[in-house]
Amino acid sequence: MGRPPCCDKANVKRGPWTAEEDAKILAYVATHGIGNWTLVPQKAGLNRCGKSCRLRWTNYLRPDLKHDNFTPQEEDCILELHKTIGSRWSLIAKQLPGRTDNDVKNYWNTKLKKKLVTMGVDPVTHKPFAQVFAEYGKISGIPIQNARNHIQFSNNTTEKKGVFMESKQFPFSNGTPHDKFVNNIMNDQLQENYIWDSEETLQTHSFSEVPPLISSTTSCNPTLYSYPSFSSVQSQVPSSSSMCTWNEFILGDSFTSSMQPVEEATCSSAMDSFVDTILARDKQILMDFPPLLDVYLDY
DNA sequence: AAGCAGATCAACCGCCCACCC
DNA sequence: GGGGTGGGCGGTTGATCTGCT
Repeated sequence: MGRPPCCDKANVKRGPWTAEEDAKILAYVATHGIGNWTLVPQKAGLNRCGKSCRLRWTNYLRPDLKHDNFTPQEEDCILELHKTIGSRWSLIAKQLPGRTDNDVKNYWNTKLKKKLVTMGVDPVTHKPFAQVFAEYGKISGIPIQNARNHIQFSNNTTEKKGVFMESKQFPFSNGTPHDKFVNNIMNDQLQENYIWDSEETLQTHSFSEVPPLISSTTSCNPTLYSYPSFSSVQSQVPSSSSMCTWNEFILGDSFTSSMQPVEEATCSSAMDSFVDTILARDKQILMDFPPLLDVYLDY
């Protein structure tokens, strides 16, 4: 049995708050202070869910809130804290006086995440995309060198070292301009960071180093560092002239292609290999440690 | 000027956890 | 100890705004 609803949702008002409703909450809090929010609608004369009242107060009406734009220092603080603790918005917001978790979350989702992508940095791991791909290849057992078998060299032999693959779509696109933009960056990162060295071995390029962190004097509590300014990094984003598809890159691997026919494979083959590797490792552990065979493992 | 697409952000949803009885 | 409840939290939605064609 699930938890009963906190209010009768069919009979409470929803949607944007009016100035009158705001005034009622402010008047109630001024008189009674913050207490049991489930009783607030009734006592304040509001036809709203108590939870909704609490949210309106904490995210908008609180007198200590800032409503102006985020400063560069606050931006640095969010970036560094997100890098350290992830999407713990309430913890991050606590380091930013006058900001709520909702503010920080919205700012991250609408601005900072896109900035990082534009800089070629994965907003989840805060590592360059190329490094993420390289590490993913290691985890899934995909030797990057094998991709070479399916790479077509340009007729121009002078391009042997450098740009070498033929185009164009990173597989996660649904066709929107934004996705195309991201895909271009993805493809450019692949192109920029996997080049043939003199032994014709595909290697990760030096881009796998995170842009050097610089000291920051933000108002953030922890000792923090900041990313280089967005404008300074933006110029490093390579131009769009990708030469190899990500599908080809994945499908070209002998490990994955041995598991299913190449023509039937999709990008999920890489995921399969990742899962299969884990399952195979588990089986090996169970073989090595027979007592564990008594343990029921539910996948 | 109108229509459209993308960006923004307030508000909601549902899960989780601590607290209380 | 356990069930009920309130509040906190992160993820998502949708209305509105903005800029472009």
